Amino acid sequence: MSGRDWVLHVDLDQFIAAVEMARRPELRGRPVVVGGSGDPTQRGVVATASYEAREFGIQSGMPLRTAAKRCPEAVFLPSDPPAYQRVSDQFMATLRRFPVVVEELGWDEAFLGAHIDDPEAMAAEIREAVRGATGLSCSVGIGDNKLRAKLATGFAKPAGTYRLTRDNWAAVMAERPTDALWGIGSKTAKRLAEAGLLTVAQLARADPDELAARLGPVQGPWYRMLALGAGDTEVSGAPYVPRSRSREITFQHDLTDRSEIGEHVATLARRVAQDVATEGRPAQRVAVKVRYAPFLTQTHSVTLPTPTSDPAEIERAALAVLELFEHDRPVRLLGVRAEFRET
DNA sequence: TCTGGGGTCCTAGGACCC
DNA sequence: TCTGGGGTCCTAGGACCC
Repeated sequence: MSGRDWVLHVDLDQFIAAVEMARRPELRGRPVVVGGSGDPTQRGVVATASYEAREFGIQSGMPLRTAAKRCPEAVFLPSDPPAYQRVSDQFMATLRRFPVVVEELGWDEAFLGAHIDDPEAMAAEIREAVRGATGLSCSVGIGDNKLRAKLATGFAKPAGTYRLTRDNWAAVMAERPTDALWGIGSKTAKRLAEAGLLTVAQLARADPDELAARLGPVQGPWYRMLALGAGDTEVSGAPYVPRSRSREITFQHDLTDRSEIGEHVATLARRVAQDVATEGRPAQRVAVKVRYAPFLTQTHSVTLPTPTSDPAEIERAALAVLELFEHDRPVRLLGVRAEFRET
């Protein structure tokens, strides 16, 4: 068999905003912001902003209130997860028509493992097929491992293809800040900067032992490997096996009434129990999360005496865990999580 | 910047056991 | 008994990602 192994990363452009614009063409070309209830005066954050909205400095994760200040004329829409799931299913089915292994990575992106001669040609075919099936544009990163393919997609956007391999890694990445790497965020970038490591090239040259001492025995040396462009080459087609299922809710107004808090936890626990039943594996642990005003978050959890899928037992466990909290402050968020046994 | 909801993985301390 | 060292489980928190 000719060809060599490639990892392709395919990512839909401005996914959620694009789904909304596809069904409401009059929104095309306008700044569109999707998130929360769609009411920018309420608590909530931006799920996706259209490219036009991004021109105003609006980004994913930004509070809707802030987005409205930056662009009052933007169109604000509520999030509609079932609609996005339907498009996601079409997208993944389209990818699976190609002679590749598909590993899903969320709603709007996937890694493809392919043994081919011409990855750019396949990328072009994929972009065409995805547009035909969903009406949406996507971008394709081509790499010799997952890290490089994923980062390549960032350079491919929008509606393009980019190849990032061992051959051009240093030329493309060396002078970029460390948080350009997938897996290094603002906190780690700051800690690295305190060690004098600002760029990818500096991190690649750093002493692994010193990184281990500063950032943890596994994490420290791993960050250096990221800077060298090292990554997983194995694309897995195995079905996704969740480690946990959770439900949480942020209240529009903080809760102070103890019995009201208990009722919400019971409701969340029953929804989690439904998800556990759907999963078909018993829960091993139950955790409760409480976010107090202004933004202090605590969790408590228990290992169940016996793993169970029984809704009454999961609810009882969640309410018992709730007793471990102090209940001395207004509550802005409650969450319940069930964890499954490993492997 | 007054900060959603759903996940994953790593770290670290203490308990407990041999 | 002034007390070693390793392994494993439990729990809480942090960082990151989409």
